[in-house]
Amino acid sequence: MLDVRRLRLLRELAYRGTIAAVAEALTFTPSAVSQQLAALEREAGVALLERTGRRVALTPAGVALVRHAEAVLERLEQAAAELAAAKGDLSGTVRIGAFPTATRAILPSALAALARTHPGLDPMVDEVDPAEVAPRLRAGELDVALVHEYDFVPAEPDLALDAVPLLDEPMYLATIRPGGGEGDAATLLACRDAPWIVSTPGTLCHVMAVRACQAAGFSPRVRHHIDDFATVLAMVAVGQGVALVPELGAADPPEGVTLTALSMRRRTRVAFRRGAGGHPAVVALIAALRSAVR
Amino acid sequence: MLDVRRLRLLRELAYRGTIAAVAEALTFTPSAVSQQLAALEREAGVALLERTGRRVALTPAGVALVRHAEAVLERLEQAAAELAAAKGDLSGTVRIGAFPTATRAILPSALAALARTHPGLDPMVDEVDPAEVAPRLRAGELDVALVHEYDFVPAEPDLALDAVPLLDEPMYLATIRPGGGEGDAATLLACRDAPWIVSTPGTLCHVMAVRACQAAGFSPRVRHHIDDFATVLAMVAVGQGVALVPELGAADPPEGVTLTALSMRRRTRVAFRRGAGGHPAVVALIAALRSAVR
DNA sequence: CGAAACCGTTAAGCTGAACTGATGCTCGAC
DNA sequence: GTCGAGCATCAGTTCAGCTTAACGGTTTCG
Repeated sequence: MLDVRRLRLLRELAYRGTIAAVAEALTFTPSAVSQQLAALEREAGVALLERTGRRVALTPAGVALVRHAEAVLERLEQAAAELAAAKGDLSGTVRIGAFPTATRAILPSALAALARTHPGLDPMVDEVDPAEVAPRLRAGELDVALVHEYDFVPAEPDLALDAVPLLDEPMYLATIRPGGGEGDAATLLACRDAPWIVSTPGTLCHVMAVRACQAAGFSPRVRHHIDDFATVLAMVAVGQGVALVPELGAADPPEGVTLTALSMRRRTRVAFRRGAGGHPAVVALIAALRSAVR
Repeated sequence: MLDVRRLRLLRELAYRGTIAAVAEALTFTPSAVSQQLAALEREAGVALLERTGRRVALTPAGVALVRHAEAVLERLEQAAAELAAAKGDLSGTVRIGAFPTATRAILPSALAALARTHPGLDPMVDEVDPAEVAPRLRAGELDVALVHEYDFVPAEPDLALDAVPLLDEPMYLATIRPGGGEGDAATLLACRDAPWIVSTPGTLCHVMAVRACQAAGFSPRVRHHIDDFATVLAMVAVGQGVALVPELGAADPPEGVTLTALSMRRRTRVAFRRGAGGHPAVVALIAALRSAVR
């Protein structure tokens, strides 16, 4: 019988591409991963990996096997969820991954609600880079994660993960002067010569800001890299530049800041391992999150 | 993550009812099975087994988990089948279980055909009691098995197994005198006072004969217990009694034996682990069997 | 073009999970 | 009551699988 632990390694390899990365993700040494994958190949009787240069790639048989692994792991996740539901009292730890804005804007009241409805549940929050969310969910280091996607920056679908929508909010352009023009492009274009305040390079928010400006026909002249939207708005208020902020980050804008609603939106979703959607802790947390965003 | 090896033990427990039987089926000691199931329960966090007297029974949570185990094992079987198909050359051992009549009547030409179409395949035949077929298929000791069911003795469906029809043949009443009457009941009733030759108690064929007579309104007076249909017909020919034989066992009846066709039938099917239907060796063997029964 | 960094594999040694065998307990049958 | 069947527990042992260390090949960079 095929070993599911080994299939899990193969699946992770499909996502990451190198044995070293798989090892790091699942906290093994590359040696262990290599040995286990070799054992899987022996057991399978077919080549699953192709050694190309100093890297490895999956053969067609390997890709096909990953699909089966995906299905098996999903079903095991379902089984675990059902067991947790049968348990009744719903205690234990839920590990939550979230991007900074969500941690600040959504999680406090969501966790308060969760503590009221399920006092036995023990939530652990981890502020985690959006790019790291998917691997850490798959690896089981996180149970639930808040992720967002912008127009211009669609999230790529992950076969191992599932998600439900949580929030769909408009983006605002923050300036100190009323913005001009009709439509997003015109509104943004009015700021083409202003200094911009955007998020740290490498983040989704950074990509979003740059792409939005490019779609309007210009490249933003970046002055500051700031991730916290409250700080961003404070900077805008003192004339340090203009910025794009989501509604969630635009509560209580400082005096003097003008917020111009755009048609582009940011969607926040709750992601979890496929099959875990029925887990009572996941259900409870999603309900708490929904109540927190009204 | 739930351990699939342990889930397999739980599934087997669902079929067999006692830990000792599971241990015997999978060639462990009862101690090992007990320890592993205890570990599974610990891992699940819910009671899966209920100690009732000196036996164990599955709790509802246990039953639910077995369903998931069933699905996972099926998918793993599919994966193995696909790997075997990807392998191409189709070599290795196929373990075939068969009841005696089939071994004699079907398998020789089927194996000859298989040797022609797939010389690399190495079939191993095991004459096995029909009651043992399902457990041994599940345990992986057999890959394919020939099973039959009669009217009056329907096979109970097994969630872990799948089967395709192979043969649907009429039953015959073997006598030395032309049988009288219209319909099965009348035909059988004409022999109510004759001595009967039936199969060994405990076999399906035995149950079939007794039930058929009971359905006709009488209990057969059994004189001989003989399993081989050729021998049975020889005994009928010398006046030792009457018997019910399937068409497959009634080829070349001895001089003096009258065969009266009945409307009751025997269906032979090819069984295999659910998910293994796509395994090239299974596909090849089924094709060979079909060619052997014309 | 050489060096360094990176990646994957292999060999050797060690740890812990899991199996066996022995023992004890409980329940049910005779 | 006694015996046997069945499950749990404990101690001992074995082996799969991990880590560490060392090696060979490939890519990149100075």
